[in-house]
Amino acid sequence: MQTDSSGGGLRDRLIDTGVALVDARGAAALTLREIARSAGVSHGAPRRYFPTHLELLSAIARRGFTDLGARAAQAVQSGGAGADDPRAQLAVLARVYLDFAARHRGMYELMFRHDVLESGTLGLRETSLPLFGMLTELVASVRPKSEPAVVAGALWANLHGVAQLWGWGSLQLAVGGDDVEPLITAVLDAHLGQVSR
Amino acid sequence: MQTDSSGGGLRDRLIDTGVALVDARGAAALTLREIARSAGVSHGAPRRYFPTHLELLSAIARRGFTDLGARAAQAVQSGGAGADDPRAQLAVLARVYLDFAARHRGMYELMFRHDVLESGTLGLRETSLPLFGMLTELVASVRPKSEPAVVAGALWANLHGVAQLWGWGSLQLAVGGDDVEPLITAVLDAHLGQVSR
DNA sequence: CGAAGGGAGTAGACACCGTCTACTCCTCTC
DNA sequence: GAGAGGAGTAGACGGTGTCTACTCCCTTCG
Repeated sequence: MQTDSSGGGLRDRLIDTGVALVDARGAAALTLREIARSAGVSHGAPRRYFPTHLELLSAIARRGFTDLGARAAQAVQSGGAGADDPRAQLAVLARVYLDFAARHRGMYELMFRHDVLESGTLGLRETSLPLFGMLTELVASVRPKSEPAVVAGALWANLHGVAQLWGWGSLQLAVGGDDVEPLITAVLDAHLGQVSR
Repeated sequence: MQTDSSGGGLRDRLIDTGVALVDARGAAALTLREIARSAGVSHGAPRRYFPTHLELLSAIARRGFTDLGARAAQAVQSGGAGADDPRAQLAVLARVYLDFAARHRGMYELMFRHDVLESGTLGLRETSLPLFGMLTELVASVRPKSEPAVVAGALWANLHGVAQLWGWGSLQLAVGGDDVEPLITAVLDAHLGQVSR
């Protein structure tokens, strides 16, 4: 029994369609009319549930945030890394984050469009707080003497920057290579200290 | 004597107009027709110099990159920081970067739109290489034992992430505060080592 | 000196977009 | 069984990027 995802409920169907569309054809395909078309309704139909195109995009992006949060939580809790090694858990978290951004480039792009972020009726930004909370807790374990929120913020910003610049090919040009691994290691070492330390 | 910026040369005038427009009214105002209107020509005129809207945007963004590079070079070379203290120079560089992103939000947004980056006839990405070169050299001085290109790449990604997430208000929510200073310090300390170290 | 030619910008058409509004059903209720 | 309201349709509107036909005007050459 599911929550009526494909039965009635055009609202959910529009979001589902949008998620599928952005993964298949990129963020540029998320036209209001294209989403409606792809969902098999007229272009005016979404308006009953989303007063504006941006609000529909915001709802789609929210799916991205909750999806990423769920993957991260699952990877950290039941992942291969020992539950007692927060440093390893942060490494897993970082890789889940970058992997998500790489596999869902269009969705990631959508999630961090500032006009989308500023649109949602209920702030879209808040949706990323659970993920950031996980990050902060783990940072607090690894570097108890630091200000965990600040370090976690810096680390998050670093992951975000790598995700974008690498995803768009700018960083490959700069560091000269196609392997993102050294970069990930450098980022983790920078904010959390080197493993051997 | 200047290079005929406002005399003939609609091409340069369009870029100038675009730069002014994006600073005054944001990236959303950079419509092809709006740029043409604002430059006092018909909407078909730009097509002679820029076959596509994206290529005009790319030319405008290139101005942003060269402008940022010039500011950075000037700040590093003749800035208040001693020329023999690469760590201090990197701090200046970071602040110039973040200040630019904050003061020219629309331009910065434009500069890192992936469709714009991928558009330019001559790769737009290469325009940021001088800036990255400065970064790499300074990093090589501060941390000679590291792989400078990788550390510089990680640092750049971090600055980019802070610029975006802070500029859009997401990081304030996460770290809980309106002061970006602690974050900058944390980023510099993370990648370059603490000053007191 | 005059005509040919091409660069430079204009103007209109086209398809598509987001929004708005009038309208049709279809179902539920009294 | 009739009325009402929710849900989706369909068309109009202004705006956008691209494309194309056209008008100037200046240069060049016969």
